[in-house]
Amino acid sequence: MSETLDIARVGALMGDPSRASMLMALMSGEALTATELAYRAGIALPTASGHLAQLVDGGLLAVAKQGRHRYYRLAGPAVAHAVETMSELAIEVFPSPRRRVMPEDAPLRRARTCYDHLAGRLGVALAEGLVQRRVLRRADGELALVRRGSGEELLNAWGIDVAELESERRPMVRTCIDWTERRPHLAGALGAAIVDRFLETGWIRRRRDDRAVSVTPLGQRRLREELGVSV
Amino acid sequence: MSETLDIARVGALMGDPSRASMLMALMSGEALTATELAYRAGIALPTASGHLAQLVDGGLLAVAKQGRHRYYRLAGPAVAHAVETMSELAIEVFPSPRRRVMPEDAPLRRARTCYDHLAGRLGVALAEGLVQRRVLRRADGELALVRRGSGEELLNAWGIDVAELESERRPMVRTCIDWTERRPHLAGALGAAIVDRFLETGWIRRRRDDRAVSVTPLGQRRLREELGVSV
DNA sequence: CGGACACTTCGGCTAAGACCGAACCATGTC
DNA sequence: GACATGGTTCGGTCTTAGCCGAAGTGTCCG
Repeated sequence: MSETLDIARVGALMGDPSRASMLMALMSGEALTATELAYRAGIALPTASGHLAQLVDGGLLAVAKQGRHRYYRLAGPAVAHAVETMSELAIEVFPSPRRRVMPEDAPLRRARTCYDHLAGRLGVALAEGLVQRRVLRRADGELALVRRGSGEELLNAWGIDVAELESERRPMVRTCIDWTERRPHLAGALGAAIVDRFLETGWIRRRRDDRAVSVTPLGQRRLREELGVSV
Repeated sequence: MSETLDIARVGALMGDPSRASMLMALMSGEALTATELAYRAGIALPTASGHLAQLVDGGLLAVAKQGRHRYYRLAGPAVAHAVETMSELAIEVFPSPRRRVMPEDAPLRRARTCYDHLAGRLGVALAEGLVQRRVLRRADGELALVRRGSGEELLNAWGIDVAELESERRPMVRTCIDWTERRPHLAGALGAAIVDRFLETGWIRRRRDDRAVSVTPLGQRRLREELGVSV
């Protein structure tokens, strides 16, 4: 029954405002330096360093040394999922009238990154477009890859090497439920590869200091052509 | 961006061992008294009272006065869902070798209540049996009720008045992902009604001090007959 | 090698909050 | 009304942990 203690430990890690800020900042899926995270959380560097050590020790963050920088990122999809869920609960439990449909949340609801893949209306529409195009299919309540046929061609045409994604250890396709749309969208290795590729080809752009992404005019056009999707 | 602060607040509520114990105790879906919760958490009554006030104030618990007792319960499914998710994360993040497939978790994996409905292998098998029998169908990755035909007859035969469930404000059918089975099972008003009915008719029994339930020999037989399900 | 930069560790301050015993309120019982 | 029972409020203690400045470690650059 010490599972209860572990829940408390994870809860406590998320339960500090400074640490929560850091986790939220990392929800974009980017890896950030200690200095940047300290700035975002509004605390001094030594304080941030302590918090980061706790988060790494508690398994919520992973760190990669790179020269004299240390890049922190979420330790895995389970962490991102838990943060999303807590966020959802927080919204339900502390209904803040001013947050409701505030114009500034609009971009976030429209398109954002959810850890390492696309969410919001764009994420949902993308998943549905891919089902329409027979790249994905729904199976047993989950999304799954259609193994052969034109689907792989489409992805290859986008510059995504499906065969190479196979070699990753993580599952190719995972289903993630969206908290704004309450509908499934695409996660997993493929979801992550698509974000990377969309960024590279300039279909979408990250907004600064935020999880929101914007769809460029080019992206608008190509998504309409390829998937019949307009966001 | 004060959403971050709200996450921290919810996290902090779950982040205390005593409060986490209380939340876990309430995950069975039962309503418990302050005294009982104090005992489960291993703290004195005044301390527990303070924690409970915080949890109610924070919207995680609801309380009902009944004579000189006060019955506390989880405020809603969103709370239960968040606790489940945190539990899942805790297991991933603090891998405890002794907890792994310990014989004593076996009953929990087999059948348990998840807030107000059935989970574990029984929960998943039940959902699948109901799909098989055309009581439910899968739609867009979610479970949904089949409106007419023999499905409603089956439920009525079990003593569940589907029409009456309509009048509840909550959704009839909701889909909940199981953290041990990683497959969807049935929640919502119907899921709750089924637990109630199974308990009344003695198909399942609650285990003391635990979320686990056991399937009685009667339940075994009837479930096999009605749904072709054996657990 | 010396200095700039990124970050961590140390030391000390301070505030928050978990905890309990005792007193207090409310409800039901004799 | 007296008394037991379930709960909350109050007052006080004590630990935990967040916070920062200063000093220390490691890395890159000239």
